[in-house]
Amino acid sequence: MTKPSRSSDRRVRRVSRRGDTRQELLLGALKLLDADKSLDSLSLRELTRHVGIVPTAFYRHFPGMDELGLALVEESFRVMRKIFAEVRNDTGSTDKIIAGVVKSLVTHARKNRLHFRFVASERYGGNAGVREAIRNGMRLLQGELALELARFPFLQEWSAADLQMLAALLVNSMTSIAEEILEQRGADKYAERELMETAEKQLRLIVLGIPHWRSADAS
Amino acid sequence: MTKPSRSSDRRVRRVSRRGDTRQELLLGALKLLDADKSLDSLSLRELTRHVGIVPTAFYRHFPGMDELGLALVEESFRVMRKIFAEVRNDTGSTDKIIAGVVKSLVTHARKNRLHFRFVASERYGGNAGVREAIRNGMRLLQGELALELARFPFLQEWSAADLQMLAALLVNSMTSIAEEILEQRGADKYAERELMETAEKQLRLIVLGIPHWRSADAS
DNA sequence: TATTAAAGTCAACACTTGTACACTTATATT
DNA sequence: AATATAAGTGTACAAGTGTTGACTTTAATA
Repeated sequence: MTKPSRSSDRRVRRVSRRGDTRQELLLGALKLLDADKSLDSLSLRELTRHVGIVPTAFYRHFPGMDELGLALVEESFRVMRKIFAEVRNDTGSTDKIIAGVVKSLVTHARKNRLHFRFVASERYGGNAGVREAIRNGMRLLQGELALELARFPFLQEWSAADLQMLAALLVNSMTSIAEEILEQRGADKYAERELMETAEKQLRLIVLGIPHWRSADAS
Repeated sequence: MTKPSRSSDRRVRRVSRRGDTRQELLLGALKLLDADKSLDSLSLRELTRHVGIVPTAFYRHFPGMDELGLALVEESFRVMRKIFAEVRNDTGSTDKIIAGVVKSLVTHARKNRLHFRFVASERYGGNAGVREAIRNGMRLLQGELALELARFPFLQEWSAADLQMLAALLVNSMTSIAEEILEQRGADKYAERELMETAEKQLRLIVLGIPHWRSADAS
């Protein structure tokens, strides 16, 4: 009875999802990039050597290094989006929210160090396609943040353009913060605390200006 | 630049370069990096080929690529410092100053595209020594800006730490702006104008918060 | 159980790379 | 005019690179 008249049955449902080599390639690349390299100076052979397969086996998983790079971008932003989603649930005074955001940012940046660092170093570096993809990802995050900001009472009357402007400013600031965190590799607790306080201050300062904002949009 | 008219005799006629070869190496590297490369994927041979000398001649000017990188960082920040010096002479309303700053930033970023782009792409990329050097340069700029900020009447009472915090925020924002400018290579005047307006808004928003700042330094 | 497609191996290729060494040439100083 | 030094040349070599093509192995489905 395994022959229904559906002619479209020829679609092969092979779930050979054993392919963790692909994942190992991605992870291996991230690790090697975390040391002293950039994407386009990472050789295919070095990567496969590190992963433990023969060079040519690489092509079973990616057409080339560029595509691996794009896959890494995708993966990275999937991770980052989760952070933004988490932050959205924060409530309380703006100071509380800011403190929460910074803490969450630091935590996740440390936890997902490899992905963060990859994005940071490829954002304006080497490969043009990767750069473009990261750019898109950032725009997306910024858009989501703008949408989230629109819900705050004191931002109700802001124009869409101004919200995007604010979101961009916040994303840029948070990006800079994250990059600084990644740079101080040693687990210097004191320096980290100081960095977080500076970050909180910066965000608080930005927020302070909001009530006094008067747009000059339709000038 | 001075393409040698290599009408070769039997013997190779060497073209006198009187030590501008070093400059050509630096410039050539910047140009190649502006296309699709990062410093550690730029090969010595490719560079010398592009400049028009034989590979081994490179060593007459630099011990290795790393040192060339450091020289580029130095050169770049020498250029950037000039911009900051120029801005310091601005006077008038804060809005006027901000507009001037943004305009100046855009102008110089375009004019010194290669240096700006080099710094942007190597800031968090590849080579650790270069990264460190750029980090130092940035800290220096930030310090200078903080010093400059201290002169403003409405910042008289700010603590040194808060001034540094503000300077860092401003430098980061300006950096982001510069990087965006460099990214849009096409001379799309409309997009550029929009970008500048967003930048001005961001800086204005930051400044708006200043009068309402109350430090929690000595808590 | 047999088949089949994915995943991995091996050998080979034609290049490119960094650097050492011995040399030639140009320029500036004595 | 002689010479010392800085700058450029040529050759050579061992090591690393991306990619092809023809194979073998493995594991999931028919």
